[in-house]
Amino acid sequence: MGSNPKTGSTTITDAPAADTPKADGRQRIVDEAAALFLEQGYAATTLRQLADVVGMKAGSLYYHFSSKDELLTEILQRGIEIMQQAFDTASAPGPKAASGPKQIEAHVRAHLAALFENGPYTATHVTTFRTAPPSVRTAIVPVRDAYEARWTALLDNLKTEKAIRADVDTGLARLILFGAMNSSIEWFDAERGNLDHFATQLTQQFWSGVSA
Amino acid sequence: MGSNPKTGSTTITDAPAADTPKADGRQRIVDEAAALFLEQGYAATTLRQLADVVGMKAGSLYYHFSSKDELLTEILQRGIEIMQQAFDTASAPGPKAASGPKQIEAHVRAHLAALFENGPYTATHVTTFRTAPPSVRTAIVPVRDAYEARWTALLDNLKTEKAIRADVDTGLARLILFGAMNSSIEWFDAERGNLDHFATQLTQQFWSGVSA
DNA sequence: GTCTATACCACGATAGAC
DNA sequence: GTCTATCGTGGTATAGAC
Repeated sequence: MGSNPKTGSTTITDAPAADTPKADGRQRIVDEAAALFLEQGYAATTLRQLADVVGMKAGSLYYHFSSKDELLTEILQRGIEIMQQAFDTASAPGPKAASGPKQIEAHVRAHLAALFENGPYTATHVTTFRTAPPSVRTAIVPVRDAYEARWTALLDNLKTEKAIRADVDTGLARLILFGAMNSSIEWFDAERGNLDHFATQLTQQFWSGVSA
Repeated sequence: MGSNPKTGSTTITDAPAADTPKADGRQRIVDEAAALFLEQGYAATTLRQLADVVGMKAGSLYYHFSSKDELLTEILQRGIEIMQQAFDTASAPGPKAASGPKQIEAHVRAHLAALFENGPYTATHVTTFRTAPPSVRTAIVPVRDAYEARWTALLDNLKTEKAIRADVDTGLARLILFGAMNSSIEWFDAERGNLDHFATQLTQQFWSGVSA
């Protein structure tokens, strides 16, 4: 695993990094499908288009997958798994216990890494889940809940330790933080932007606000 | 216009409220289309389905619109107009000048009202813009920029007045705030939730963070 | 494991009657 | 202003050769 010296967070390398040479076979198909779904949306992406990008004919895709929905389900699932692994890695205790904001920052960094540094799966999950076909959505819900529970526990702990104010609704705070992080898909340029800096700024603002 | 005693923000009533009896004719079509696009996405919504909901045959829609894209363009445009009007109404000076956080709160309340209290246009804009057909997107970009500029000016002013810290990147702060507000589409229930309370909490967290 | 060929259907859009 | 009827296209998915 590629470890990041600045934040101590890690990159999950059994997921393709953004600059990894393209995989082949089945994995290649899923990679390209996720990228297309992210860019155009699920419904707007056709299997002929996917086959084109991968370099095969549309019918051949069905050797690997039994339906377009199955392909989406696999991508959404993988998207959450990547987030979860990133979260758990960021939770691994270092030599000394980190302070409240440092804990948050590590997990924010991990979440952003899942969005931008481990292939399009997580970003595709975030952007396509809401309008995914109902059957696909229900299959994914439990895994989502498990991830959200990790964050809720983290924030609740900090509140119990009185690092977070008593009047803060941690459930709402989590939703606000998720919204701030996930919406960066719409504007953050992974090629040009500095993810560590972004994670620091975002955490700082979540923790202390903007007021003088 | 329906004025809100608590925040002083107003509801734009030439847009249909959520509980307004359904309009008829052309307006009805646009209303239902926006609702369907919001729920299912643009590409996944078919004109036959829209015609069904409206109570006519698919071909008849073309008396009112020349293409599906035109319908979307009109909805996205209207979505921004509603946001802009809400913003400007919230900017109208009261008897006494409001403090920094109160100014923010008034505009947050206005933005949320546009998302949840003035029909599905604004919410549809937020959810479908990113994956809209390129020709539709480029037609809308200038109007979006104008709205974003209003927020940038608001935050920059507060920074100049030293109500916002000097080290805050107002451009980033705006993106974070937008992300937090807009993502509430995914979870806020307009029927059950209290929008004033939500606006207060969100502003409080944006302004002061969560730290003890 | 990928190909060709194609079935079957629903899509957006048009034409002309009423 | 809405209907019926239909056109042309392109969608997902399947069958069988290679």
